[in-house]
Amino acid sequence: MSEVRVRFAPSPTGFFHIGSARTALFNWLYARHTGGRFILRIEDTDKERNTEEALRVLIDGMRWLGLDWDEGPEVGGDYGPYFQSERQKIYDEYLQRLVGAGRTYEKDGAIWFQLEGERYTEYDDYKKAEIEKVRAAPVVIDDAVRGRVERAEERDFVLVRADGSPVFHFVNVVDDIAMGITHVIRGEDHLSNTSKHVELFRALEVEPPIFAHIPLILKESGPGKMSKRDAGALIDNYEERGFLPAAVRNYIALLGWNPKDDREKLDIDEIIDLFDFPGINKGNARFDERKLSALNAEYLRELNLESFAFLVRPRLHLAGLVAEDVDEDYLQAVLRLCQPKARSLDDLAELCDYFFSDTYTMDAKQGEKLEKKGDPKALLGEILPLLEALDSFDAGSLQSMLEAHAVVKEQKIFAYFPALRYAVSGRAGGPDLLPLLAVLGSDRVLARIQAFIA
RNA sequence: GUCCCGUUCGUCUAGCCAGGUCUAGGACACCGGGUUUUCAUCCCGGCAACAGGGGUUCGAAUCCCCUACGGGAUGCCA
Repeated sequence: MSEVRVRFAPSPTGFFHIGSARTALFNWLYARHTGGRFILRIEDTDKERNTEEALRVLIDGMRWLGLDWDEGPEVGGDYGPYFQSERQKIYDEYLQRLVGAGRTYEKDGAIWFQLEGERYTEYDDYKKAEIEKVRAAPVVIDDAVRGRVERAEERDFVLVRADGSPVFHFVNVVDDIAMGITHVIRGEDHLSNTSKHVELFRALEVEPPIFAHIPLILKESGPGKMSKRDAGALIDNYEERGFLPAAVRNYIALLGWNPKDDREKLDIDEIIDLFDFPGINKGNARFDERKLSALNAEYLRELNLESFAFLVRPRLHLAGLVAEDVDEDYLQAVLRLCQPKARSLDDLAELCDYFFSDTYTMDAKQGEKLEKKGDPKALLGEILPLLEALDSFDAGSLQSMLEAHAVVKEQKIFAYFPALRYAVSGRAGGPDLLPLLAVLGSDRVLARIQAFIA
């Protein structure tokens, strides 16, 4: 059998949304699974959009998700050009074949495709008009996901607009033929269009590819499929918010596909290995950002400290917390404490700002709570001189010092913890206190306690 | 309106093709408990579904039909 050739054929609209990304991913996975080729073809026939910038969004999004293409923009290939705007000659050629076969006619300045079959007119309730229909033989496809699907096309359709530009259905089929596409993996919204496409394949005397129509991603709440405007729909948004591409990729792979066992967190090689049409669901899937976040948090926790620091540094810099030349040892010491607490990269700056700045906010509510339980200033007043006298400011020394003091006061060591934490961080939760103090260092800790007591 | 596709916990899904092992499994979310100085993590437990009706069968989540509901298509958009 010849090599598998699949394609992702987006139109650069300036958005790269999660549904497109999932279609791209499924095509990519199938190519990688079968050892075939993944082709990126740009359907940029709409001249009005800023294709340069829009293309960037698409390409950046693909790269971010790690979906590399074997043929297409920036990499070339033997079946180019890979922009529809540059393939006019090819469309003309194929159009001539249809004209030669007597399957076209002109009407209102446009070129139409003529179906074969008995013609009749009928009132169409949707069009609210009397229109010509054709009793064409039903097209039967053996869809790799949905099985046998039969549908008859009943109206002629436009191939080339009055302004001379070819329409989607036509160029799509021509390009798939010219590029030797063997499998068309696309959203279910194209299932009804497939009868048009198969009619064209037949008229051009080409065996149609194998179709695999994948379920749609429905919006998180409300009716309908996900669109650009829905929350969480855009891929670049996840990049901005500090989601890990591996997590996003893993999550969208699970939207409409699953490995048939109970595993959900899978690395990409496993997904490639397991991915195939029988694992694809028929029913549409509803997007759930909480599940994505949970998966992302899981990936985040598994990162080694160096990688984690690498990802976090620019975000802290952006938040104005660290300089470009931040001390790497200090940064890593902080992150060693904060990484286990992080649920996303996005909230990390908030989580650990007090390590880098003295202008962190004091949580007033927690302050009140603390007051009710005891006198934090008095407690801190007791241990401040001891802290000042400490010659080694590490977790072990802090612990022995506090324990010794607690014994004298007939207290538990933990009696001092909440006040200490609040004074140095302004909040009630966070990393383990003693290591936190050690990393923060005696200068900062003492200054903050003094300020708190004053 | 017509045509096409679908329907298992709130959500993603396993099971369906090859009917019995399903008192329907896992995950997210939620709720409780444990661990922890705290928060997060982690561990334990709980909640919760075969859309409805008819068949076929000794037996149906699984096969067939109908209905309902959901989604899509019906553009000189892609």
